[in-house]
Amino acid sequence: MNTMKFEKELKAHFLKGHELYLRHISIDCVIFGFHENELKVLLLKAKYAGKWALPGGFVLKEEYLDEAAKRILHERTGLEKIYLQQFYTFGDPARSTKKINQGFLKNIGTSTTKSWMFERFISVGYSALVDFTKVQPVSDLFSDGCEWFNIHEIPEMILDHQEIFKKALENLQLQLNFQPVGYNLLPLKFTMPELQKLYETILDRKLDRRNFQRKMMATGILKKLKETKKGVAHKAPFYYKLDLSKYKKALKAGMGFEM
Amino acid sequence: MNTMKFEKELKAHFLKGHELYLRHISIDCVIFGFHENELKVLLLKAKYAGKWALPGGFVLKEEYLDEAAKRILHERTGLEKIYLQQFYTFGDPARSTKKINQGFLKNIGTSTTKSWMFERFISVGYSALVDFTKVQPVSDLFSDGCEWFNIHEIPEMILDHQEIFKKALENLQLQLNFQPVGYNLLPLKFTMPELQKLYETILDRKLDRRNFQRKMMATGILKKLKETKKGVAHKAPFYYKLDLSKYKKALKAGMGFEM
DNA sequence: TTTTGTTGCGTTATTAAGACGCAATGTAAA
DNA sequence: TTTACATTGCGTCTTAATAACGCAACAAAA
Repeated sequence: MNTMKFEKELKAHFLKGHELYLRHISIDCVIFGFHENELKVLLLKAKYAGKWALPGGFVLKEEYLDEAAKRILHERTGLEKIYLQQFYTFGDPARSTKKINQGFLKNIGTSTTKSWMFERFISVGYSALVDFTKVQPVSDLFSDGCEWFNIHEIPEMILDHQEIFKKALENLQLQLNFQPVGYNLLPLKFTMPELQKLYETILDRKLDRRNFQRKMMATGILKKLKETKKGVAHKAPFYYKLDLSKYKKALKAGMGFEM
Repeated sequence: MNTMKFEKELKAHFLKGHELYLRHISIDCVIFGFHENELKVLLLKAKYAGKWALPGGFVLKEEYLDEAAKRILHERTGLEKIYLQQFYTFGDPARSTKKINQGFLKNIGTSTTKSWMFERFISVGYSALVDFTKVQPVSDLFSDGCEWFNIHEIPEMILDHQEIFKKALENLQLQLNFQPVGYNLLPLKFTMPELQKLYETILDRKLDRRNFQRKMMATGILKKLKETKKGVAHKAPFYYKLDLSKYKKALKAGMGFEM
């Protein structure tokens, strides 16, 4: 996008965005990915502020909340089908990007002091689990660049995004204990050690290799493939994949399993 | 409140409420109480609509979400300290009380067609656990009367309040499995059979009396009193109460117990 | 005093979780 | 080609938690 067009779009967003979007409502997404045995989060570099931010956006006047989150995620990752869920809503009265955004406008030569963007926002938090290898991150109007960060090396973030991220992580850890959501973070085919690493990383503790395998197979939603991983030193582990039909049945019956 | 004053207040709310409150944001509360071995929910009778509604309200421009929920709950129940938590945010674009509220205005002789109250609302759901015996329900501007309903005999409700209630109940059931929240629904002193009935009612299944008692005592947060329940046929059960200091310690350590 | 229904504490059986042993496997080094 | 090696896959054993059930003590009513 060239600079002229960008400035025009931005100006329109500040001055006329409230005709499209609901006032006071935003959505922030915590996008988790798993790569090289690390749990990562996708962040955007907020322009001018220098700090980082969670991918976010606004809700169209006639749009479902879930739809809005889906749209935002699609724009940032290019993915169509995403495992996505709402986890909490943040409503600190200090949640306003006024300071950040005023710098913005000054920079593009607008002296507007009034904008829906300067008002207080209630933000609905969504968390997403994506297959790292399938994502092609794209930054938005307000950012220049996006990057994956290890969850233990999160940079300074704007507003209460630190808190939002923390809550999303706690939510993920809690959930992993009772529902097999981990698969969403891996490619279609994965080995047992890979799955275990994922669990160990998210739960932040070691698990016994042999008990882990047994418990995973006991859920009955995994299908062992005949194919083994190639090009690996030492014994080649088998590939597994999610047995979708059994998975759906288990969800209906209310799968209960604990790590 | 006399009729004149009521009409004036209501009119002001429709025409000038947006100067006080955030637009598009509301709060709905699912208030649970336990009485005569039944789990109940406090509902308001929506004026003119004929249907029932969850107690709700709006968020002041400089108010925390949690504060707003607390305020709303205080107004409806008279209680100061309430066990309260956010559980989900509802954002169906059809969430508008336009139809309901237009009947309202017509009835008080105002022909306004524009009001912040007619717009779409995103509603943040809060669930509250209260001591039934301490509550004195008070209805609000939009209702004439409030009543406790058994959770299995919920009347027809406005908008998506049925869905909100359902989600709150699921949330409560899920939580009761892992955290000892039940005490909030009982008086300070309670017997073991009373506590068990509460659990059985919420979880909707029978529990073994003897195993239940053992498990409850194993949490270490109950204190057995020397006093027994009087005036009861057959053997008198002991009273128990929550040991607050141990409860707080357990919360910090991250109490994990399962039903 | 006897009957009755419930409570409180106990025991036993069943199941799940956790800890560990060892042979099988496939690559890399000898 | 053979050997060494780190890892995998399946198995056993131990321990802890859960569920199922027995029975005497108790307080009010008959």
